[in-house]
Amino acid sequence: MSASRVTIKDVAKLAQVSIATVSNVINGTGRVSPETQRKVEQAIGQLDFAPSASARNLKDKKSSLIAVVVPLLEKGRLQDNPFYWHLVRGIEESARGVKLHVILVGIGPDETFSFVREQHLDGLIFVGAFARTELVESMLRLGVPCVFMDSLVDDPSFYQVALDDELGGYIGTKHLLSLGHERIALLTGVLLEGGVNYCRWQGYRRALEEAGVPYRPELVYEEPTSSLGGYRAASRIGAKTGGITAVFALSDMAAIGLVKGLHDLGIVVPRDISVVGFDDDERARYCIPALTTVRQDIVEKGRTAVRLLTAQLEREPLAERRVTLGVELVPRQSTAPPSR
Amino acid sequence: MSASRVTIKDVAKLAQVSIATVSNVINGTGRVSPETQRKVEQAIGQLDFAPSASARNLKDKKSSLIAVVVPLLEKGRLQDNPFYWHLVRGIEESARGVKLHVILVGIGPDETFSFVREQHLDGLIFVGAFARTELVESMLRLGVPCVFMDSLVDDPSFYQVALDDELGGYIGTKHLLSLGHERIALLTGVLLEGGVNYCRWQGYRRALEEAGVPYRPELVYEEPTSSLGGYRAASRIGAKTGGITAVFALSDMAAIGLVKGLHDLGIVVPRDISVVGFDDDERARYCIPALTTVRQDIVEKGRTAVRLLTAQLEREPLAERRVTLGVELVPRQSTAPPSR
DNA sequence: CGAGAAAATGAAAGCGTATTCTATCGAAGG
DNA sequence: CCTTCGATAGAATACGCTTTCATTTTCTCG
Repeated sequence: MSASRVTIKDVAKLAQVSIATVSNVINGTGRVSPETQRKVEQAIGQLDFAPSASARNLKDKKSSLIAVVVPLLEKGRLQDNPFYWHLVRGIEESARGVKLHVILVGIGPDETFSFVREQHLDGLIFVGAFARTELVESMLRLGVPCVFMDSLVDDPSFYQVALDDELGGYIGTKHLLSLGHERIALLTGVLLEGGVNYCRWQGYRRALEEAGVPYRPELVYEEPTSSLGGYRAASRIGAKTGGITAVFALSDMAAIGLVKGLHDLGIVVPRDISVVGFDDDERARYCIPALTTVRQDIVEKGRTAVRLLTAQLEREPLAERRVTLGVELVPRQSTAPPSR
Repeated sequence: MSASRVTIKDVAKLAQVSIATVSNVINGTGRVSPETQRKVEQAIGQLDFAPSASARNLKDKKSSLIAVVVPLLEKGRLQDNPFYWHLVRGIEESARGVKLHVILVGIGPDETFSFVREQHLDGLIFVGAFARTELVESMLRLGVPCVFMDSLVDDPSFYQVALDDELGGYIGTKHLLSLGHERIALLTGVLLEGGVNYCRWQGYRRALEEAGVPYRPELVYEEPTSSLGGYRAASRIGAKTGGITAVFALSDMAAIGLVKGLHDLGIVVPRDISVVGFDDDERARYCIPALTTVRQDIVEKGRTAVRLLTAQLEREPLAERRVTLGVELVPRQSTAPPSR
């Protein structure tokens, strides 16, 4: 079978030095003469030695591991929004740059976070609205660096990366208003106070108010954030009775489903109804018609989270613990002035 | 600051037993009287003790960690195909079920795999065509269980999960043939011998051959597997000169870009040109027109990979080390008989 | 050339767990 | 009542590394 693991001892023996010296060479600590260094390095190369992370972690109480914690849907399923891939790859790319590995973990409503302590995780990135406040608090109490993304918390002592959701809601709505729309429906996921949809909804209201257009609660459609949710909402939104001429969907997924649903009903976008999405998912550009949307840079969001994490790991004081990323309206073909 | 870590010693002291007994209680090993067990469990609960994975790993030379290894694009970027999310979540969901954690790692063309040994990884899932054969071989030599997904290797001793790509290529093409198309273009990513596109291409050829339609190399368009790649191919494919009436795109991403590109050229799908995609990405259903495509279950692919991995970890002999998942044609609205 | 300083190296002690081996205790058997 | 055995509990050790501290070697300069 495979020979037993090569240890620092084997290296020391081969290089005819002590294990402490080998350790020093590896970590660049202490003082080592160039000649010894060379000998050791050669021995390492020859034996193809790789220091055991477990042993090192045991000593240092670190792990070079950070976890991306994503809330689970029903039945232990992870969110199926491919959006998450961009987030995760942004995180992985940055983490790799600072020699951290990323472990992906779905967390259910009644699971324990014991693995965090078991694994000596160096940090956590919580994605999405976390209701499990007791758990989160216990993490913070343990002194494990945490970053919250799109979270509900409003505590300035928390490290957070968020999007200027209110502004996003505002500019999307404003775009439709400036085209001349007044009966603008809002297609949103669940409106949880403090959550992303909630903030966007606030921006929607602000835009309406500024334009002197009355806010009508009956134009707010709360549906699951998915293409299917959007598709299903189409029939209700498209009903002539509402007189709706534009819809602001708070995710591209929902917007795409909506457009499809409207299309299947014979309602043409943007001629009959204008649609604005949110995210600027890659597919938005390739829709027919191409989707006007509010752009956010998800990969950048992931990178920012890692930056906030490493700032904590390295005890860098940060001017602002909460980073709010910008949004941008991307006008395409799914919006047009209302037809008379 | 936070009190120093709770160890098994503290538990032992509180429960007034030895650490060995505590260890036995935790792992269900040895023989422990019910009363002692209760005492220990209470102490664990009281101290909120979580055993150190590092220490355990050091002892056991395990880590309960598996890595999903994804080849990097240029500049350390991870693949941006959201497709990967479904794969990764399939893996995570299954891994969680068997108490394994998933670490995501992008691997570049000249990076070393040292982290695999450093972290004592229990297993690896290689995704995509891996050219780094030396590295892979060194992993196998180390005895680290590996599973290859969509790989180039054709060695039956390797654990692999693949798709019946040849059949996928066949049924997609056959569908178009049966509608009456003859000049069927193939829009593919890079054709690497043994790779997924290559197999699908073989299926395409077989279908043509069976139908007595001559294979024309000039109808094969090798473009990057992306929406942009598809979009760019549109002008060449749509040129009247080719007389192309149908296109089989080997990914939904490319198909969607293609449809958009054709649309922008005033070419209507499926009236002027039929399009078939591959994957059955969620978005395929919500396209306008909804995309006919060859369906594969990516989440299942991830689950299967974990199954193959755990089979190795538990030394279960497996009848077949290579699992080939099926494909299925999903007819939708992007295909129709050719117009005269 | 020798004393003291600086540089290089090595010995040893943990880090927190699993595990083997020994010791103890109570009960069953003679 | 003593022996023997099974059931439990505990002491000791190893896992591979980092790190402090002491020790040895080399260098510098009076």
